[in-house]
Order: sequence, then structure tokens, then C-alpha cells
Amino acid sequence: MDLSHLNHQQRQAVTSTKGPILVLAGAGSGKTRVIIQRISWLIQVEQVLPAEILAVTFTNKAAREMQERLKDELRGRQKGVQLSTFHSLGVQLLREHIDQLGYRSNFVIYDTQDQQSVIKGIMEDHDLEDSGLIDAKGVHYEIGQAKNRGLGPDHFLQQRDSTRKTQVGQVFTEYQRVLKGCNAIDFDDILLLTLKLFEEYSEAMDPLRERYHYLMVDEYQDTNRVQYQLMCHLCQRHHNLCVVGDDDQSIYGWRGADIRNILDFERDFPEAKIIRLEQNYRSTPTILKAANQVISQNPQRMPKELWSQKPTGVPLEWIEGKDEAEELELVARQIKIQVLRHGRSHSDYAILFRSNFQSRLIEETLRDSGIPYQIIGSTSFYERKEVKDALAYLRVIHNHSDEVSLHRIINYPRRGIGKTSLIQANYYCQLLRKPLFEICKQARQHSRIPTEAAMSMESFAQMILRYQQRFQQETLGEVLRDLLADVGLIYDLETQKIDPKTKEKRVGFVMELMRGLDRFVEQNPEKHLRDYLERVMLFTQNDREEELVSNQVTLMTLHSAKGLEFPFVFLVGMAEGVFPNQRSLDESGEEEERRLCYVGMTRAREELTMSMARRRKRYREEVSQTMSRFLSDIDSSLFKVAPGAKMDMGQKALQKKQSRADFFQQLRRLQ
DNA sequence: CAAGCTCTTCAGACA
DNA sequence: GAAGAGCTTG
Ligand SMILES: Nc1ncnc2c1ncn2[C@@H]1O[C@H](COP(=O)(O)OP(=O)(O)OP(=O)(O)O)[C@@H](O)[C@H]1O
Repeated sequence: MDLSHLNHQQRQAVTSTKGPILVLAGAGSGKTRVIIQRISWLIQVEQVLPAEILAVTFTNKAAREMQERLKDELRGRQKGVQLSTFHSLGVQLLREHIDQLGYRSNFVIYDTQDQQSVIKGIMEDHDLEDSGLIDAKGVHYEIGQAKNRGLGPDHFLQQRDSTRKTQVGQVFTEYQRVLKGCNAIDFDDILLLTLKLFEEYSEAMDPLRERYHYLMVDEYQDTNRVQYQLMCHLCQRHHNLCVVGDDDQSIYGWRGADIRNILDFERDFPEAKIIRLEQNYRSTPTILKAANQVISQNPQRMPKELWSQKPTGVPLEWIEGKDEAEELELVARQIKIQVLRHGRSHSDYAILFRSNFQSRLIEETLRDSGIPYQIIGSTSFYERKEVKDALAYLRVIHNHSDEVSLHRIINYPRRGIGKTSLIQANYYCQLLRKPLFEICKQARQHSRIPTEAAMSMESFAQMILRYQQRFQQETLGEVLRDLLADVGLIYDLETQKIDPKTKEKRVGFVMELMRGLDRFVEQNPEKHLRDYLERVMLFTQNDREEELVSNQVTLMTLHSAKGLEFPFVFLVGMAEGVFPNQRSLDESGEEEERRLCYVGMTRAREELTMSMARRRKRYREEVSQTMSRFLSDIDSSLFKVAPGAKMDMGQKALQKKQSRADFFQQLRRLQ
């Protein structure tokens, strides 16, 4: 096998297939390439069966990319290699074994909204809502943090001196009970329950320990403790583990990523080999130098070298607008000019931002400028009310116990099952210890439920059962169409008295959902409703099948950009408060934000442009903004036009005028 | 009990 | 700019 496109250290990492190794290296040093080549080496040289190889990535997008790169490399022989995220691996195992843990295999996955509505419900039931000590969001956060560290309600209940903590503990306990009752698990449970399988049903899991002879983990710096433990179980038997990561790119601390996983690797795997990669093949020295200046302000970094042999490259660009609209217009024009001048494709460009809400204006601006674009990773689609409502029908059909979804739809669109009827139904649930759906099925037998409502409940339940049948037999997409027509969801949306534009949008989203299901069926004719639901829960919108990736500018958050690269990168919104994000600063200091900046900058291969607006609209009022602190860490000589300006006002104005004149001149020349 | 209205609150990243 | 809460009205 040809290893000439790897450097010495990479080759070492690729060919040291036995035992644990840790590849610790900076951005763009070819870590991902190591994983790809290693898999290729295992299959081609060591004749390892693909099914014995497991590579874990952090996002589905990364998994798919790796799949593509492997396909290019192995042309079919990669078939059978398992590439997945910890979460999808977990779901796969749970499907098979979750009954051991007291759930049924048709479990559903609760997202943040579902979780919070459960928590709200519990707090209402226990009159904890206006205790002033806790709120649903806070409890949700605490539960999440605890779960990421592998802790349960006891962790809170033990802290007797804090009423707040004990209340959180009570809600937490109840929360787990409710979820179990709904046969639902949350994202953290996916990992926790999988781990529990390994710990408590160890023998049943033995085949799994046996299965993967070679385990690889990309973006290792972002794993949390639970994932780490899971990883240990998976490679326990064979011990052939290769993890690659970069402590400077650890940007998921808020989700429990634990840097100890890197620090303790040597302790937990004493025979581990540590390999460092020091050459960056991605960016120009200019970009790399700037990125290093930003990250070097962080204390307590692991020592790492990173150099690039590429030609120096062009200086960094800086764009400043009077407000966000102007900032983004300038960015758009810049892209337009460059595409024309250099004959580049739009797909060579990425616009990266800190927070999702920034994407709206970017999108509008690009649309107005006629620049084609695609947005990656926005979760908002599946969080929209109308989409969630439609999905709730599917979830209830799949799992009658899913009471969060059931409550969403039992009276939407209206079918005369009001609040009081539900309270009565609920009373019978508790009295007879039956799930709500069972009560609905025979609502007329329960005298306290008003007759009208009871009839309605029964026919609702019958309808669900009818569609459950149909989903098992007919094409998913068609049944969904019938279902939504039957319950009148689209009709309800269309007859709402709101402005026609939003109305159109909402209907459009539901249509898109139906098209998505059609596409899913086309691509996976054998799969069932449960597969679709699983996909929808795990794969956010990222997965839009890369429709014609060609010639579109990519828009995404800095977080989703990790691991990717583009010839031209624009980092927009480089203003204090936005990036670094204020809340993040307050809660966890600037270091992670700084790493995020490092990640963003090092996505660029040839040219990096940063931009900000001097004023920004926030809700109603306008606020003036100052330049992001990260910019002042970059040597101004690396910029073509230095941001903020160390020059006096006169010069500054002049330069601005000058560059604007240049700019318009260029525009004219191009037209 | 439903419908329509205003008011408030919220916008940190992801699986 | 969107969604939920809470109010009034029919
Ligand atoms: N030995 C090599 N020779 C030439 N190019 C290489 C070599 N190794 C990697 N590259 C290229 O360098 C770029 C970065 O590689 P890769 O994505 O594997 O880096 P990485 O370390 O995973 O980056 P990051 O940490 O930013 O995710 C890719 O375009 C890759 O093709």
C-alpha cells in the first residue's frame, strides 16, 4: 500500500495497529487522514474484516464524510466498516437490548423541548414552579450536566443543606420516572443506558466487546466521561484503540466534554503510544500564525508545534460595517468579486458565525445578492411547532406511551377535548394506573369525562390504531399524507388568521417534512416508521442529502465547522458579546471561546476574512459594539487593513475612503 | 370551551 | 421574529 502521501509520524500512526495510541496534534495536521488511512491499511494490508472495525466520530456529518473518503480510497472494500457517532451506536444497541433496562424497544427520543415540557409538568404537579428556587430551564441544565458526568438524582438529593439542590433532585427523580412511563429516553440517556448495559448486563454485551477488533475515535477532545467509559468497554477485549484529538479544539465543554480524557489517557492505558503531528497541510503560514497568536493566550495548553510549508499567502482581510446589514453586504460583495475575479466556485466559500440567530440576516443578504448558499446544521426545522406536531402524530402511532407527544396532538387540531376533560382523564390514569392512551380508548366508561369529549377520545384512539396498521403495511409517505389530511393539520394551518407569508412558510415546512419522508422511503425502501423516527431524532437537518453541494456558499456555526476546511473563510460578527459570546464568558470564561476562534480561523486554507458591525440591533434597541478581543491578539501586520486601526482618525477615514473607492472601482471593472 | 388578542420572554454552541 | 402565557370575549 502506498503511504507516500503521509509524513513519517502519520505513517507511524497508521501502521501501529496493535495496542492503544493517542494522536495529539494541532489543526489541519492530518489527523482525520490518519484515521482514514489506518482503516485502509487494516483492510488492505492486515486483511482485517471491515466488520471488525469501528470508527466513531462526533457528528453524523463527520461520519458521512469519512464514509465518502473511505469509499474513494477503497472502492467498495470499505463496506461493512462501522462508522457512527456514539449516539447512533448507542441507539443501535439499545434497540436490541433496552428491554433489559425496563423500556420497550419502540422507545422514542426526547429532545430539549420535550424534556422541558416534562420538567414543567412535574414542577406544576408539585407546586414547585413559583418556589423561586428553580425554573424548568435551570433544572434541565442541571440534569444534563449531571448526566454527562454519569450522575443520577442522588447526587442532588444528598446535598441536604441546599433546598434548591434537593428540589432539583426531586424533579430529576420524577423526570426519570415520567420518561420511563412514556417509554422515552433523552439524548444523555442514550449514552448512559448503553453504558448501563455494559456495566450491569455485562455478559449479554460480551459479543460486542468481541466484535470490534479495532476502534478509532476522531475529535477525541470532545468526548465526555460517559463516552469515554463506553469506549473503554468497546475496546476492552482487543485493546486496539486509536484516538485522535487536539486539546486546543475542545469546544464542547458545555456538553460535558472532559479534557481529562486526554490527560489521563496514558494513565488508563499505560502501554499507550503517543504520536504528535506537527506539520499543517491546510492553511497558509499567515493564517496559521494568526490562529496561533489567538490560541497562545490560553494558559495550560499542552505543548504542540505546528508549522506550514506552504507559501506565505495573502494577508488577512478585515471588513467593518456600520451595522450588521452593511457588514454582511460587504461580505456578500467580496464573495461576488472574488468568485468573478478568481473564477472560484461558490462552494469554496464558507461564512461562519457564533450563534444560529446570526444566520437569518446572512441568508437574506445572500439571497438579495443572488449568491447561492446552503445552511448546514440548523436544528430549527425539527424544532418548529408545526413540524413537531406532525411528528408527534407519528411518534404516538409508533409508541402510544409517548405522552408528551400525545398531549401535543390530542386536541390539535381541535377535536373538543378540552382542559377539563384531560384533567378528568388524568385522574383515571392515576386511579387505575393506566396510561392516558388506554383511558382514551375506553373513555366513555369513565363517567367523569364529559360524553362529547369521551367520544372524541375514543375515535382519536381508534384513528391512531388504524394508522398504526397502515404504517405497517403501506408506503410511509402516502400514509402520512392521508393522516395529515385526515386530522386536518394542513387545513388548520391554512385557515389561521395570520399574515399570509408566515402561513405559507408553515405549510411549506410541513410539506418539506412530507417530502423528506418520501426521500427517506426512496433511499431506504425496506425501512420502517421506527427507522424514520430514529433518523429524524438523531440526524438533525444536517442530513439534507447534500443536494447539489456544488457551487453554493456554506453557512454554518463555528461548532459545526469543526473538522472541515474551505479555501475562503469569513468569520462574521467578530464583536465583543457576540463572539466571544457574553453568556459563555460569564459562565465559563473566555478560554473555550478562544479555542472556538482558533477552530474557526484554522478552517481556512488560502484566505481568511473577519468582519464586524459597529452597531447591532438587539430586539428593539440598537447597541454599539466593540471589536472582539481576539482580534487584538493578532499582529496587525498580518492584515491587509488592520482592524480597529492604530492610526489616527484622519488616516482611518482616508483609508476607508480609499479602500471603498478601490472597491467600487473593482465592482465597475467587473460589470 | 374556543378563539382571538396582547404581552412577555427569549435568541450559546449539538446529538 | 417566534412561541407561550394569560387575558377577554363570544
Ligand atoms: N501528509 C499529507 N500530505 C499532504 N496533505 C495532507 C497530509 N495529511 C493531511 N493532508 C491534508 O491536510 C488537510 C487537513 O487534514 P485533516 O483534515 O486530516 O486534518 P485534521 O488534523 O483532522 O484537522 P482538524 O484538527 O482541523 O480537524 C486535508 O486537506 C488533508 O488532505
